[in-house]
Amino acid sequence: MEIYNTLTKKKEEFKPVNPPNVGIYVCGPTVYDFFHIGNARSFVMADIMQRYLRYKGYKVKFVMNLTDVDDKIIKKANEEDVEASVIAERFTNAFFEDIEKLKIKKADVYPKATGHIKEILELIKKLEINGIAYNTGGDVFYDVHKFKEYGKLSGKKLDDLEAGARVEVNDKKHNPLDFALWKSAKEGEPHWSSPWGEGRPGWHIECSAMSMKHLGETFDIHAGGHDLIFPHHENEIAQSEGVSHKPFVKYWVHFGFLNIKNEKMSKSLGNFFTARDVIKRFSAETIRLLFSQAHYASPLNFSDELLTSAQKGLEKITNFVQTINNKLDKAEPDGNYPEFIIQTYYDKFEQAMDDDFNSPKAVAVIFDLIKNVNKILSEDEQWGSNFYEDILDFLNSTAEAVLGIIQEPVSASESTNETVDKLLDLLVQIRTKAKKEKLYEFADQIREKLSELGFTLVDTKDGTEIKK
RNA sequence: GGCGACGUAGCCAAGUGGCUUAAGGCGAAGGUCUGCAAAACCUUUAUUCGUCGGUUCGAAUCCGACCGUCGCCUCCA
Repeated sequence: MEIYNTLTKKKEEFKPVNPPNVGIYVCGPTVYDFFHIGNARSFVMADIMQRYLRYKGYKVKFVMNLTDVDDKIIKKANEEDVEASVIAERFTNAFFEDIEKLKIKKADVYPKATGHIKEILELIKKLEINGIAYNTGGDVFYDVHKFKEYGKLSGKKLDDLEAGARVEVNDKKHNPLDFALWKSAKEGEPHWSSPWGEGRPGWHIECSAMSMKHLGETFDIHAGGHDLIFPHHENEIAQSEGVSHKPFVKYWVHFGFLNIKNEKMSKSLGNFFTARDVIKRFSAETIRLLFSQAHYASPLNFSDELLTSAQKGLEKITNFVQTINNKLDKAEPDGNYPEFIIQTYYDKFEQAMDDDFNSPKAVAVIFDLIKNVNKILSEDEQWGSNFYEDILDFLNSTAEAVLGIIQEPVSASESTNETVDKLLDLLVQIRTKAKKEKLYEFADQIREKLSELGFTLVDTKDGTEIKK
């Protein structure tokens, strides 16, 4: 398979450092607030990537960090007059609640910055020994001029950066582009002791420390939003390679923004919806289908109109799954098999996903299958159960296991009980009789009232079906 | 100012030199089925890929100019 690598600016054959193991590190949230639906896009697409790599048989170690010490957390803590850890814990919990609702698989490790102070200090010490970091009165900075390859990820040149520097002036820095590895403690901030005095880590160093600790000095995939390319990921490379003198990451993957009216959704612009609010109105599957229908690296406009359109698409999938399940219930094990080769759909699905996780194409394969199978079903012939099983197996291993877009049928025990089922059956029987006697108004009334209660009656050739 | 990305039907979106006289989803129009619905099926919905030039036997796909949109260069997924 091929993956587009930001570092080389082209698609490259994916060759893990140590197959079949694959190490993935994704920049996770700073836990100072609920994450918005734009953040959710990155998390969902990273989830689909790791699910697909597992589908391919790789042994994936998926690491997502939680930044739990940072200016914004401290600011909020001071506003509420609580410890920073209180804020961090609150939004860490919220983060886990929200990703679960989005059907995002748990990472193997969720390292926290505050849990890796020792590793962070080790790294800074080594950078200091290598002459790359300098200490000015308790603040330690990275000297970007000491790393020859600085700018290789973002394609920026130091001269250009300096020319357009909008970085705030800081007398302590040798160069405006130097960045903080360690910040000396200020009043009302969490702090740890270090060789340079009390302080806290800079933002970039935690990711170098935690990714190398959990995945080694060179690992396979490092992913994050497009806005992290510079300076965050650029700095991570400088820090990590400045110590290890080895390539830090083989494949850099960056997610396109979720836009609102063509503008990047962001907290600072204020044009955002929290993921939790969107999940209240649309299902995880709808959101995941919407994201899957665009390539992960392209910008995607977000609107209710698009969500509704995805919801309609999802209904098509859900109806189909229900139809196949109903057919399977009535099918004979040794029935006929239609002229249909399921393998071609697996092949096409894999071809699509192998091409830099082309999920829109993969989704198209799934819709193609639905259309073609529906066509076969409309021929009104009975097929053997292995046909329906093949279809369900395909959907489970692709649409669900990789993309996560198959809705769980509401289990009978949750929504109803046996008595309700019997009463429903009774009503359906009465309605069927009414229909036979052409009492259509009465029959429609039953259908309407039940629909209001959440039960949809559908008349088919084989009788009336109840959808809950 | 520097660097970069993008512009495909009413909307979203694949396709990056011949397999495509452009996938898939949503929407719209007509039809089949049905007592009616719903679902499903069939047909129609871009001779054309921002504009203008160029390269090529051949371009949405390569090159150039122009127009437009967005992003990064400060925290941001």
